[in-house]
Amino acid sequence: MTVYDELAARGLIAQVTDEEKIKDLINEGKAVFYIGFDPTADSLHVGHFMALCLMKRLQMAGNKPIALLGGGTAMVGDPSGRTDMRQMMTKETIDHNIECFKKQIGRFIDFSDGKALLVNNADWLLDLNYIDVLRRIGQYFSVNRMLSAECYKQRMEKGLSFLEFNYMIMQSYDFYVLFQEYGCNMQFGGDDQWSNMLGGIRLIHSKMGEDAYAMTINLLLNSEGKKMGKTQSGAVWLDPEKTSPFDFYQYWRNVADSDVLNCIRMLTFLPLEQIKEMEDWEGSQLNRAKEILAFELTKLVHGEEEAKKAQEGARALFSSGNAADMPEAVLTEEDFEDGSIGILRLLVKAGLAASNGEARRNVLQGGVSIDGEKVTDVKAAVAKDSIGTDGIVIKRGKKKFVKILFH
RNA sequence: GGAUGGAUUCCCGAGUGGCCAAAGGGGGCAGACUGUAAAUCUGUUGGCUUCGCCUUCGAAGGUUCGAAUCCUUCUCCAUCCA
Repeated sequence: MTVYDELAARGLIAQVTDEEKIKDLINEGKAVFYIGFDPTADSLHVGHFMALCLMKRLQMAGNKPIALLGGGTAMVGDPSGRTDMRQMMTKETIDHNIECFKKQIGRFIDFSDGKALLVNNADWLLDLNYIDVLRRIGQYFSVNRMLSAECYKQRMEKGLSFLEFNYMIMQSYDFYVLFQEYGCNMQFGGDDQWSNMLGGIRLIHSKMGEDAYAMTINLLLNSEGKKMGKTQSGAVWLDPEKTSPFDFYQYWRNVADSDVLNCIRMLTFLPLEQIKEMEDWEGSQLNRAKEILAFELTKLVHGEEEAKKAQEGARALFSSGNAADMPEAVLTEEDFEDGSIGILRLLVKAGLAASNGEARRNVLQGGVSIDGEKVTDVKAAVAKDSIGTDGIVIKRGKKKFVKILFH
């Protein structure tokens, strides 16, 4: 099976500019392609992860990836798919984020022996001269056409600043530069990038009379059409400091039935034949598929050891309510009053409740237990002495556990 | 620059002097049912030392016994005109 066919079979390909040509290029390892990552946060998230996987797949097939860090474009902000304006980021924040991205990308892509490149568009965007740019490339962009681009549609309702309007031009210019400097003939990205990518192709064609190609990958959506990889408290990060391997594992362990196979296909490297078998799984059997999904992804992102720990931890926790590896909260002497701590305060300390009121509600509604014993009295207290060397496990709701320790 | 409309709690959105910690929906949280799923049902959803008190309706002042609601100034946003 060719790379292209595999990508298609996994449901990754959304749009392509020239299917035959692109098949040809990537199947034969002749593509030099780039994917842009705007450093809008200090860690990559699941969306980036998909792009990195794509990079890896294509790299394994002999193509040369260029990871483009958007140190320059991040100064502008991509309006695609957004209803509100991005917050402006300071130069320092962007630089910091770039460093974080670099480290994480290096773990997925092999940059040795020039097998891949890492570039930063700040290197060519920051020093551009306004008039010079307008004269060189401004003439190739039709405002009419830009306005009709899908990515600006939503913003036509809410308002679009000139700053953001220029994002497409920046990205197009990137492609043009990479084409010239590195012979980069293809761009990949999320499907929301389609119009930005076409801008680049058009620019290259106009300026140089040469063809370049673009392909977008489907965004990972759940069955309700929402982007996956987001929780109530924010994105699911790849940085273990921001999203612990355990939480990462749990996120995938808890996806909806209707989304499991889709995720396995699009995100894991499991062979298609194996995935095909899972397609017949039904009902509670899908639980097994979720475990596989969670394990595979945790392994890819955090390594096999962490994945095993997360899996064992989760299994132990949900069967017996105790596990070696789970989030911990450490209490100190001053948390106690007369040798004990109130249950509400304890919940807040453990990070299981945002406020005393919330903790109170949780207790009142029967959602709190300590070492498997339900606590129903909001005035209940835990004695310092009862927290042995192993600590106690406090549980809020069905899935939130924290081990309380005392030093 | 001119005209008009607008800013309400996590989001959308009611409320136009006291009955407003603020309807309704969404989302979240907890419970029941389950498979650590979905759907459904129930409860809950500003904070606190919780039968009471404190802080919230863009910001700052003012009127009033009493303001999310009235007045003044300011900030921001949208639409139309230039």
